[in-house]
Amino acid sequence: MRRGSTRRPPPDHPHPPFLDGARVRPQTTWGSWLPSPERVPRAGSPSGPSGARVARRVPTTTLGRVARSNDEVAALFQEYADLILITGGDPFKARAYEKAARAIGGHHAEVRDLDLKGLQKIPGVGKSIAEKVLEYFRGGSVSAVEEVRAKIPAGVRQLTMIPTLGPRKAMTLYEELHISSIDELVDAIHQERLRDLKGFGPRTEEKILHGIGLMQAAGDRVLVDVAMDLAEELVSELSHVRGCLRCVYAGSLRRLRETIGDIDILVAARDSEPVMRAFTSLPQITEVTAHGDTKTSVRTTRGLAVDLRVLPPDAWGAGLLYFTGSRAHNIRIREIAVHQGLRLSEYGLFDVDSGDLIVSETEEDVYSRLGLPWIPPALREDRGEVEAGLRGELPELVTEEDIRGDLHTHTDLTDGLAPLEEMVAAAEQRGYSYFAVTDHAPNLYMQRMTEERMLEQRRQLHELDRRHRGRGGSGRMRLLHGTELNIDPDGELDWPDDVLAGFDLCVASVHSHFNQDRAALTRRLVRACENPYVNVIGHPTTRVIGKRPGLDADLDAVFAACARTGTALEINSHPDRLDLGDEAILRARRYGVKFVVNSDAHSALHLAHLRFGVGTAQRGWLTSEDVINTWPYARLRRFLRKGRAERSAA
DNA sequence: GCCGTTTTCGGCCCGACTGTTTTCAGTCG
Repeated sequence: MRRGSTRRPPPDHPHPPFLDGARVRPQTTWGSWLPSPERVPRAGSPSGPSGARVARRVPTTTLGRVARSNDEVAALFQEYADLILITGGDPFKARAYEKAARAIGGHHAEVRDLDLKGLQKIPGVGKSIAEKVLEYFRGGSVSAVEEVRAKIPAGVRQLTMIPTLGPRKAMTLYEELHISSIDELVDAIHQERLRDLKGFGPRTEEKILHGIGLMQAAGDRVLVDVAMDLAEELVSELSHVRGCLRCVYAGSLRRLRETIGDIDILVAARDSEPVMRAFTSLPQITEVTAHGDTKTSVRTTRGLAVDLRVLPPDAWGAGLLYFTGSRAHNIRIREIAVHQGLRLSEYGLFDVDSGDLIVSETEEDVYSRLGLPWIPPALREDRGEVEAGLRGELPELVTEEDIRGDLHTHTDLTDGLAPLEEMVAAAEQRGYSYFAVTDHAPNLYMQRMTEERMLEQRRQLHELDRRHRGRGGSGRMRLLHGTELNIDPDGELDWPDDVLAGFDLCVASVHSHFNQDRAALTRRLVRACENPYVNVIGHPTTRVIGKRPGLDADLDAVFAACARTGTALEINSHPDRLDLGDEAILRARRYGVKFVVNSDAHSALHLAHLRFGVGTAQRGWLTSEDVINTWPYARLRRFLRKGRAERSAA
């Protein structure tokens, strides 16, 4: 990632610094963005908007990229797998489709470009599934999927998105009570109509309502990667419109919040009409909800709302500042303007008395005239950034370019998709100086890890490391052999100390028993920190955004233990997790804890998730000094060793 | 439906937890 020397984006940079055009992942989110037939794109279908999108390919640019055909196919097979389970079909068949969906989603080549043989080389894809992929790209649909779709309303699959409600219960609700939407389910529970169903009791009702509550608390928001994918597509397409001088996304997406309510896109143009026209005719747009000279609002095929605003080029900076927000940040800087006899709007900074425009062209101009340095979007939450800016004490935020390596990744030895060599090659391509492979350990029984398998992986990894070192030069990448240990309910780990001592680094994470009481959970995490071989606490709260709240542990006690023992806290970059989140990071950094931004990649493509972890780290005000995987290799190794030596002696 | 140093059939991630049951089904990781 060390592509450039810029420590900070230019003040009016059209994109966040971590916009590298890399693929993120198949669509996954919750709430309003639930599976429904129209949301699974159908290739080549002349009637469907998504089909049109597929037919009308737009060249990928450095600014963004179109959705991969792999994601469409992955979504289709995942839907098929769900429907098989709901209809009581062969669970092994469903699993086969699930596995194929994951493998296709994580496959490096576009499945659209593969023939039968090429498709069958993807692990988990045999003749039958390969033929369905071809059928999909030939005719825009797969007959087997259409058949099962015809039997089950899309809403029944929606029901399975509710935590604790699986395919069997969803089907029972549909068959017995004809329930096929979340609203109908809520009504039925309130009417106590579930009471007569076999397998449903009062606790079930309670849990379902709680699950729905979790989803609704997330509101109509989507995960950041889903919004980012769409925003990058739209920006890429609008950037090609004649008369479009600049085009960026703003709003909470530019601030890299973990969930996004709607997408704001800004265009600088002298004449708004051609841009508006091009926008409303984009294939991703299903409905125009408002249409004017400066603003157009639409709904997209993915259910997300998008606002496009066209600004005169000389008002760009003020407009970008205004539409990036947050609202609270804008209020703070407008107050500063008022105190100086100025008025700030999306059109510029004006003198209140004369009404004269003072500045508006760049964000930096506006901030500067108010006596502030340019404030990175990730900080604009009114969490003290304005005061820090006035004092000249804004942090020099960590950037994706600062990251020298990824310290939490998986291979197909456990639940990853890609073999060791492929992961290492992908890491090298990202320009890393070091890279750790951290497959699961034996206590996650489903992963079937054994000491023998682990040692064999270590042997292969050392061999690869020798090969990389042999190349010499500055491009060489060092490989670290690590593991992701499971912290059991007592805080114990998978392997005895003598085995742990053989690893270059150990990540330790909670994977089960989330409902222990607060004291037990706290003790459990603190014990893991105190283990001399544990270098990193992985996804520390174990939350899944919109689905599972974080552990009810005394996080302050855990942060203090991390600081005391030299254990780093992970910022897990997976968009479902982003764990620690920004607020917890802000708390943790006060203890002097070190952090590590990891992808937790289960395929080579997932390595690119790191951008979201870096965004979260920025929102937590972290500098590269705070983040151990920005450090040079030798310093990192000292951190990993030093902790052990000190704690072993203690 | 996939796959194979357990290979063309017969397994497939396996155990725990929860709530509803009274011996187990469903869900989850």
